[in-house]
This record gives sequence, C-alpha cells and structure tokens, in this order.
Amino acid sequence: MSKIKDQFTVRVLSVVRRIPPGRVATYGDVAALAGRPRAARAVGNIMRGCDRPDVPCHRVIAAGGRLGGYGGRELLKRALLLAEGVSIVGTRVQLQQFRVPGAPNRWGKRRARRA
DNA sequence: AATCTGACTGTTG
DNA sequence: CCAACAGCCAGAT
Repeated sequence: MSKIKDQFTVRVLSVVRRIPPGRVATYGDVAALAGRPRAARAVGNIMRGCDRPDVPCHRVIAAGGRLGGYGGRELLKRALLLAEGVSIVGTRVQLQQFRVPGAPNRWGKRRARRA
C-alpha cells in the first residue's frame, strides 16, 4: 500500500482542507496555492482518490465556475454546495462571489493582445 | 525509464 | 454553447 505521499499531494490536501464552508476553489486555485499553478490536472487526480472525510473535495470545482466531477456524483456535489450557501446559476457557481480568498486573479490583468 | 491516464485549462472553429 | 486540439502535471502500470 501507499507510503507517505509527495509533498505536493500533502500540500494540496492541506489547502482543500482549509477551504471554509460556503466557499469554493477551482482546481487551478488549489494547484496555485499548493505551489504548482499549472498542475490543475494533477489536483484533479488527487481529488479522485480523496476518500478522506476531512477533505471537503466537493468544494473544489472546475474553472469558470463549472461543477467539475465528483466520482459520478456531480448532483450530490451541487447539492452539498447549495446546502453550504453557495449560489449556483445554471450549471455554474458564482465564482466572483464564493471563490476562496487568496486565489490569484488571473483574469484581472490581461493586457491587450495583438499589437 | 517509457507510456498511458485523467474530478483540468485555455484557444480556436 | 459545444467540439476538437494542445499544453501541463503527478500517479499508476
């Protein structure tokens, strides 16, 4: 069976565990907070194996406020978030309002592309 | 060590 | 809004 996880995994679990109720973080946010801003995919993989009750993996969603996955239980994920007070419009979470504090705004400063 | 996989993300059509 | 493509990352085989 597994031994100790890599530091990255430990950090990710730590970050997710610290997401307060009624808040959400995207995979990219968790990855960034864990020190690997481009490892959103890896975070998803870690979440896939998060069976720990102390890790609120349902508060980790996809970019743009989409629900992302939940081991085939996306409906439960949506229900849990709604129960915590997270507002969901259509299939999207209101990130602007419920995104975990401390998440870097990568959408605030994009300079004009094209010359 | 090489290859495949996937609860991701952003760009392009 | 959805589909296809490409880039990125860690874990499993």
